[in-house]
Formats: sequence, structure tokens, C-alpha cells
Amino acid sequence: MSSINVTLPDGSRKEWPAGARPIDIARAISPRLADDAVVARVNGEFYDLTRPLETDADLQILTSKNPEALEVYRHSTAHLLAAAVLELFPETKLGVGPAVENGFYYDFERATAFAPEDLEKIEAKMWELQARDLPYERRLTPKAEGLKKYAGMGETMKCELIEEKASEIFTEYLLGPKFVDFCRGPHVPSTARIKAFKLLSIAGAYWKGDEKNQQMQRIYGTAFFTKKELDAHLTKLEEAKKRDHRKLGQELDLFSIQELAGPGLIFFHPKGGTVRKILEDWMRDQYIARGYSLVYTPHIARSDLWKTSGHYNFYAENMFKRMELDDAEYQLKPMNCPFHILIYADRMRSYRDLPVRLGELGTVYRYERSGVMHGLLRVRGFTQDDAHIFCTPDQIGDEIVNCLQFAIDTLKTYGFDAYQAEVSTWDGGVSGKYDGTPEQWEMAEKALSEATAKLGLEAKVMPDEAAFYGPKIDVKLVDAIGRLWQLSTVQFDFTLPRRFGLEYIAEDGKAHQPLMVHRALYGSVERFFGILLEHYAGAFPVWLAPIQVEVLPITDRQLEYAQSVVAKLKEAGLRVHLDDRKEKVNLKIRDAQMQKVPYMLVVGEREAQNGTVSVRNRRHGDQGVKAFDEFLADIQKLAADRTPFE
RNA sequence: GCUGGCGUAGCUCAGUUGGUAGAGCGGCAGUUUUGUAAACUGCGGGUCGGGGGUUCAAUUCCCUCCGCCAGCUCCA
Repeated sequence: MSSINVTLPDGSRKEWPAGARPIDIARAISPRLADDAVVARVNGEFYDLTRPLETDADLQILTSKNPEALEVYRHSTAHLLAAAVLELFPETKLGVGPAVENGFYYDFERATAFAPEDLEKIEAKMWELQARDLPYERRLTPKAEGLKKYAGMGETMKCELIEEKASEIFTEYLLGPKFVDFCRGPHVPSTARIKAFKLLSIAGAYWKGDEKNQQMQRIYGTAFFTKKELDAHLTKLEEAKKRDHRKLGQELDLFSIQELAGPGLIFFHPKGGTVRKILEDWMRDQYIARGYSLVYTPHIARSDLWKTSGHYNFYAENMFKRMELDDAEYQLKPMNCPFHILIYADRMRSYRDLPVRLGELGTVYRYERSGVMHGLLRVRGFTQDDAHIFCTPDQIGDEIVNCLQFAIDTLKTYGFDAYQAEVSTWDGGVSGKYDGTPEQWEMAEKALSEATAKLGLEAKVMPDEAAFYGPKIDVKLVDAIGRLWQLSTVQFDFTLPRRFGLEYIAEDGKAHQPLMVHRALYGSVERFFGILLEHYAGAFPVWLAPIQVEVLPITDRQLEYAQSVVAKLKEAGLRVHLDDRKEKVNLKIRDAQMQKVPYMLVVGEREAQNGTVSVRNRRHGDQGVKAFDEFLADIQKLAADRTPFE
């Protein structure tokens, strides 16, 4: 065949000589296109721009305007990184180097650790290689020959990968004199295509992600098509740092973690406590409105309970150590479920009693390994808004729908408009690692997917990601700067009802096992608090703000009037603070701004005389003078409506 | 838990050929009575994360423990 049919990016079909390269075709169409080209897609698959076409092709040229091309671009930058490392530190051995969500990394093995200063050197070397416009050269290599070659270079990890993944003839990519990598590609044609990147950090990572394997040094970087996009991303990282809940928690005096008390244990200060109470009250009120019963259960229980539930054996490494009391052994609770189950099982249940929905803000303690704690987001003691629903098979559909609706309403209330759902299912029973019968799994998974459909919730199915005791649906939210957080979860449990021998008497007069569902919507109150704090960058909406109004008298001659304003606001149920320090109003404003108080009322001579207040909003600045009653009505409405962003 | 980095005043941070520590802000006292993001002056404040070692002498060098940070692994 001397010619091939190519469907061009504009949809037209044209004949080209066999062996034409996508980049040549791009050039023929427009030099501009060729300059912008990052990668080709041929018959739906990524394809090197410089790799000759051999068959009829549906050709697309992906340029830097196409977000899909970014992955190829970043992967190419990872190769550039590895090539630079080998230039500077030739003894380094290679692991893997993929593109990831916001950049790329490459794993290396080397006797000495990379120092932070090394990143600068490596980056400089990368630019040097970039300037030389080295080609990403693709080569086909027979497996046996390749293995011998990589073994000769001492690249044992590459050999391992080749053994596992390579076909009889595999592709590898060369870049510069030293770097060759077993890699499917594709890559950009040459290094000059890479215009904007930055190395970010060095961290440890286990070979193949398994902690039993040796640990390697991972260098993270990010890359974008333009300097402008790169700078925007770096700015976003800075922005994220500024709204780090740990920093805000300290600056706004909301919570702390005390070294003397231990890691992962949270102290809510008065202001944080105020916010937390509102979160908790809202949730309890919702429980009651939605037909849940509130219960309270202990924090410890005999080990016998944990043996019955199975946690004693299967969850032991996550539990705090056992304590001996008298002649019995007790353990702190890592979960609330067994306690709620005991309440359910405390009396005979009829089908007429179901569904039973038991809810609690239950504080649990889990022994987390030392390196995993993170502010409020990963702690050792936390409070779950935990509820367990016991119901009949007939009821399960509605129960799941109601849980999901509850979750959605919760997120909306707190100003999260973007969220996504994931349904985790089993493997069909092939591995035997899942508990429960195929009928149970089928019924439960059906209930979950029907509920998402009914609510118009787009749910990604995650096969073989379920817990061993049942399928689940997780709702993840997207915060104000686009990050994803996992919060709400609704999980079936086929195991515990059986272990505890739960039953209800059905219409047939016989005992049946009820269905059991775990669900938590905040997930953990602490974590939710942390996420909210970052979402609002510390500027809690009026209904949540620990101080809603700061009253700022200009001189102490207005103190009396200011106090009367404060008293009236308090009477109206608002959280108000009087700044009666003998300081200039500028300073008082600055302090209130930095504490992110939503409203500041400046009261001076004029206001005192006219019974008015001068309103300042933390976001929009001076709002001018208003009659006190007018201000009061405005702020009460904001609080009552739970307006997430004023 | 693992790899690497870090730990100095309430906070943010200076402080190298090893000679017992400083700044700004905050705090306290006084002066200033002030109109939309920092008035002025003065004064306190630190077992330099804990313990051990080397040394005439350790914030500085070594060991160990604790904690924090970035990841990994695990997870609400």
C-alpha cells in the first residue's frame, strides 16, 4: 500500500503517502498547527506526532488548547526530569514517572537523599536539555534483548516492570545520551515543546505503592503549556496555603492541638466551639425533622462487645489499647454501630416499628498511625454524625433516597454547590472477600443506583471498591477552590445484623433479619469543620460566624450608645462583641477585618445622636449609615436564610 | 509506621569557624479621645521541643525520644 486515507482534523478525507507522520500532515495543514501540536490521536488512541502512519487513520492533532494533551505533555516533562537527574547523578536508578492530576512525578532510587537545593540544580539542567531541543525517540525492542540491556544498566526495577507488563516487542523512549525508559508513550516530539514547568517537592514513596517494598525518592513537579497557566497554578497553591484550616484555626482562635495532650486530639476554643455548636444543633434538628431518634451511648465498652461485632479481631490495629478494669477488659469505641445495634436489639421489634433510625453525634477514637494526622481532617478522636437505619427490604429504596436527599440538602446548606457521588460495588463474589449473599449485594446495589437515578445524581460506579460488609455510596464535594473532599457516606452492612442476630417479626409472624444501613453526612464534625473553614477561607457566613457583629465606638463618649446597640442586638439573638478599647477606630476595624467578622458597626457622635449605625461589611467595606432597625432586619434575614456568602 | 525536612518569646521569624540569645507584631503601663485596614513612649517576656553525650564551654556537634511539615501507605 503506497498511500493511506487520512481523515483530517477538519473532517475532510485525504490520501497521504504511507509513512507520513502526523506532524508532517499538521505542517501541510498549517505551520501554526504544527507548532502548537502536542500529540496526535490516531483511530482514537494517543500517537506520537513523529511516528509514521501505516494504515488508514482517523487523525486528530491535539494542540495545547486541548486539555487531554496535557497528560502527554506532563509525562514528557517527567522524562525530561529523569533525563536531567541521570545527567547530574548518573548512579540513580529509575522507578516510574507518570503524569498526575496537577503535574507529574518520577521515582528514583539513590543511596543519598536528594536535598532541597538539588531541585534547583535539576531544574536548571532540565532547562538546559529543553534548550537543546532533544527528540523523544521511540524505539521498538524485543523483550529478551531489552531485559538484558536494562539488567546491564542495573535498572532492576525497570526489568521487573518489563517482566510484568511488556509484550514480546515493547516500546521504549530515549531522551538525550543517558536516559532510556520502558514506556508506552506517547510523547511530545522534542524537549523544546515543553515551555513551563516547576519542580515542587521531594518525598518518599514505596516501590509499586506497597509499604513492604523499598522506599524511593519521588520528585514532584508541575507543568503547563504556558508560563501564564503555570503561574496561575502556583498562585492557586499559594491561595490554598493561605486558607489552610490549621493556619486559620490559629489566627482566628478557633481550635488547637496540644502537644501535652497528644496528637490528633482537638481542642475547640470558645469561637470554634460556637461554630461547632451551630453545626451540631443544625444536624440534630434535621435528625428530628427527618424522623430519626436521637440517642446517646458510652465511649467505652467491654471487649466482649467488640468480639461480637468483629472489631476486636478485624479492626484491632485501629483501636486504642485495651484497658483492664476489675476483671473485665474494656476498649474505647472506634465506631458507634455496635451501640446502636444494642439499642435496637434491646426489645422485640415488629415490622410495624420499622424503620428504626437511631442517630447520634458519637465521638469515636481510632488509633491512627503517627504520620497520618492532619489538622482537623485526620485525627484520633472525632465525632461522627452517625445514624443507623434498620428496615425491611420493602422500605430500603425510600430510606436510601432519603439519606441521599439529606446529604444533598446538607451540602447545599453549607454553600457547596458542586459535588459528585461514587457507588462502590463488589466484585461479583469471585474473590470471596465480601460478606453477604449475592441476592443481598444485588438488592443493595440496585437500591443505591436507583436512588441516585431518582435524585438525578450522577454517580460513578467503582467496581470492587466496596467495604467487605456491603456496598456504599460516597458523596464528595468540590470546595471553593476546586478541591475534592470525601464526606457523606451511606453504607449497607450485611455483617453486623447477622453477628448480633438482629431480627424483627414480620407480617408472616416469623422472625426476619432487618437490613442495616450506616450513614454519616458531615462524616466527622471535626473534618467538616476543617473543610468549611477552608471553603469560606475563615469568613464564615453570618449564620455560622462566631461573632456576627463587632460594635466599634469611635471615642468613649459613645460608649453608652454603643452598649445600648450591643444590648439590642443580643436581645435579638445575635452574637455581638463590643470593642471598647481606647484605640483608634482604624485599628479596631483592622482587627475586626482580620478576625473576619461579617459586620462592623462604627458608632460616633452622629450615630449616637440619630440612633443610627455606620455599617461596614467585611467584604464590601463601608455601606454607609443606616437606621439601627434597618440593619437589624438585614442581618436577621441573612442569618435566618443561612445565606452561605453574603 | 516509612522517606525527607523542621522545632529559637503568645505569633511571624533573625541568629556558623561552639563563648548561656535578638527584631517586628501581640501583651502590660502611661500619653493620645481619635470617622472606615496598624497613634506615640516605656516595660516586661525565652530550661533555644525533652533527655543524654562530646567539650573548659552546646541554641550551634553527636545519640535518643516527643512534636510539626511534605509525601507514601492507610483512612471519616
